[in-house]
Amino acid sequence: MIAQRPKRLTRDDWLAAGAKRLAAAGAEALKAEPMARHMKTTKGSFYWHFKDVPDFHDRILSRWETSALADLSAVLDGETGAVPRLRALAQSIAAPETGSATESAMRSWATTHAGARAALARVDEARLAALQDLLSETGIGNPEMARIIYAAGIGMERLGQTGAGDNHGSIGSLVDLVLALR
Amino acid sequence: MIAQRPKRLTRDDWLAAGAKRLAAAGAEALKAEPMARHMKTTKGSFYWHFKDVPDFHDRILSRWETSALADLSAVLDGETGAVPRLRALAQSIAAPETGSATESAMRSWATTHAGARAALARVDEARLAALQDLLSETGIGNPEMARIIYAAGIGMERLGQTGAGDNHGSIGSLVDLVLALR
DNA sequence: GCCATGGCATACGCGGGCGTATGCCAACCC
DNA sequence: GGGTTGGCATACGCCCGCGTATGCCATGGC
Repeated sequence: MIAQRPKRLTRDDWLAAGAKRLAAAGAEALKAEPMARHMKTTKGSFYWHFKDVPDFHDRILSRWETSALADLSAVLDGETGAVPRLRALAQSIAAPETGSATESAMRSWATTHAGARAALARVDEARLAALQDLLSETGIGNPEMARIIYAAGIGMERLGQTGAGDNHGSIGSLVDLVLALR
Repeated sequence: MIAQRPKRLTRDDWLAAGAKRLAAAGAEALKAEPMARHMKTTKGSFYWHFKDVPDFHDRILSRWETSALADLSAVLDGETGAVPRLRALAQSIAAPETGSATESAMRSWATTHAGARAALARVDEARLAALQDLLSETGIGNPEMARIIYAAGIGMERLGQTGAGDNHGSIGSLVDLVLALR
């Protein structure tokens, strides 16, 4: 139980709650009145902080993109050396500690929402580029390999939702397989 | 332009149209009144053929599951020998000729709809088992490898939506990588 | 302590999807 | 060729989400 008192909400409170709802219930939950009910307030507050529903959506997407790119940097900075970084990055894609549900909801949203599709494409691009750079450093120039690892990562993130399986181990094995090409 | 005349619709006409709409516009489009408008009829017809909207959804899911499992058999029957079958199966997962958009919409739907999640889990299970069997036949017993190939396949299906890349070639390279383990 | 704003509550009208009820018409049936 | 049934059309009442308008109250500035 935390702060039961914040009678006054900030715009970021709304965006943070929106991000949680997105992860928990999908993009369909990001509507003004349901959100207001969830926040135990009224939509008067919603329309004070946001122009309209699309505005809310855009800001949530922008927030997510920023944090996803920051997480990417954090993962890379958490290790030294190309191979350890490669492993850490692959793991974080296959099973992100914070945000597996969020990531999944974003991919779902992207199939119908143009803004989500664009934001996700930029994040995918950045991660793929990072993978490719690390592989190059270890002497693997073939760009197909980065694509294989990234695709396997996001695929496992989805398989992890239903069928129980060891993504952590599997993605590690794949990295081994690729590194054996040196 | 085909049959402009079918003034009388069958239940399967509705389901076929629903499958198309699902692929084109996502599960949100599978509502009674929008569907009726799309079919140039009224919801009187809809509620004649279906008890309610969930009933419509369930039948669409059931139809998709059946056809996905049939496609799986067809792909396997289209080749002889474990390795050719393995390649054909991997290709069909990464870039299904008919139904890349459908498959994507199903995965999106599965994040919020329990029935879709269950149907997709059964299909995933069947494909994964088929992959594993084929790998066993070629002498690769490690079940992680099937998981890696399948995850890469569904991941590439998603990457193909936005970033242009050669899924066909990449998944083939992955199969080569795994087969080199023999 | 007054008042000015910031932050919300309340109350509308609107559109759109749901499900039901009932009416209508075209085909078959004999 | 008159009835019966299958297949839709029309019309209702409902709920829910949108966006706006306006009212209210609690703080902080002076």
